Amino acid sequence: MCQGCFNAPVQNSDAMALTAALLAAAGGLTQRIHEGVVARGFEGVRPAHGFAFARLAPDGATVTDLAVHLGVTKQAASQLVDELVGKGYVERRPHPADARARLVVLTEAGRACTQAAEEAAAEAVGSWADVLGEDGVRVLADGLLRVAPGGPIRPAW
Amino acid sequence: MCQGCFNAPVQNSDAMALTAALLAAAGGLTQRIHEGVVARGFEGVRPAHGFAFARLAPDGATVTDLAVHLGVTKQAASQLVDELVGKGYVERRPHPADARARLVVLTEAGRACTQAAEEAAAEAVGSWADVLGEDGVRVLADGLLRVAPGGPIRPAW
DNA sequence: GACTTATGGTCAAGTAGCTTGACTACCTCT
DNA sequence: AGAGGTAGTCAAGCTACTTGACCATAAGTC
Repeated sequence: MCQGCFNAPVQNSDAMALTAALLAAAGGLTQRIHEGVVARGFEGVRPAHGFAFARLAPDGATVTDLAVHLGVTKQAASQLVDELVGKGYVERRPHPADARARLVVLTEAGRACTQAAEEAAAEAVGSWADVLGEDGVRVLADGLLRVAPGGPIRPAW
Repeated sequence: MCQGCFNAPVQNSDAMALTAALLAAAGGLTQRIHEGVVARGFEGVRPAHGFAFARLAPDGATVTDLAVHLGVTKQAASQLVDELVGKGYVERRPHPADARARLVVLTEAGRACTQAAEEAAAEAVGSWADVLGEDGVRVLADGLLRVAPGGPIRPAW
């Protein structure tokens, strides 16, 4: 097992370089998506909002669901929802099955913003395909999904 | 419902999935490295410090260099250096060629911590090799370096 | 050499996004 | 019914960052 955890590890400096490259790629992509969203006319949104949208997209979610998805406390998630309500991107509805809970759903503006984010993401990733080729991007994405299946979305430092 | 009826935003959701996977991988790796560093007995350090160490490692650097490298203001970088000085990991020396500047260099403890971080990083990446194989990791790293050559290290949201 | 502008660094104050703690309303299990 | 767990919010506090002001030195111009 563990073919080379200790005996033939990847060079240390390689490991650090990989980490830096991962952060750079993730950060750069996030930034470009954000810029694309802003360029499409949605202001006052942060990248974190986009990841919230992704969780809310299909059928809405509760504040607690959001908190788990984003890796923050439910208080923080609730504040984020407050902010999005204020900007008109989401609204709180009574939960159909639990009177304690409230279902947070996207408004029409929220759906539009979500679509803008998806377009911007596709555009940014598309520019990667110019460098790596379609297959290269697929290999990259596949590898990442295998090493970080359900990892924390939120940057941890 | 006909799940093929959407007008082909499949590419879009792929792009979002890739972004999420990148963030998850970067965040997870960073977190594991940090845990490894703490496990080796270095407390009171944050992941950001590790990236500062990486910049300081060869011959030291100025506060402004650090700020650029980390993607923060020089005030923030200066505060980070204050913190590291307080913990004994770095020290400020007069700059040999510029009386305005000060050269921030690693202390012995700082070098030990840097090495611990490299070990932890190699260990974390090694566990990826168990999943992807050594070649898989190499392909991943290579691809990332090509799409994000000098991207921002700091998570931008 | 004197003058002007740019650069390295710090001090001080303010801020955004998060945390912990305390609380209410409601659900669930026995 | 009662006990304990869960969803959500309010309030206060913290931390890592920011902007703005400032000084000392360097570099360019005359």
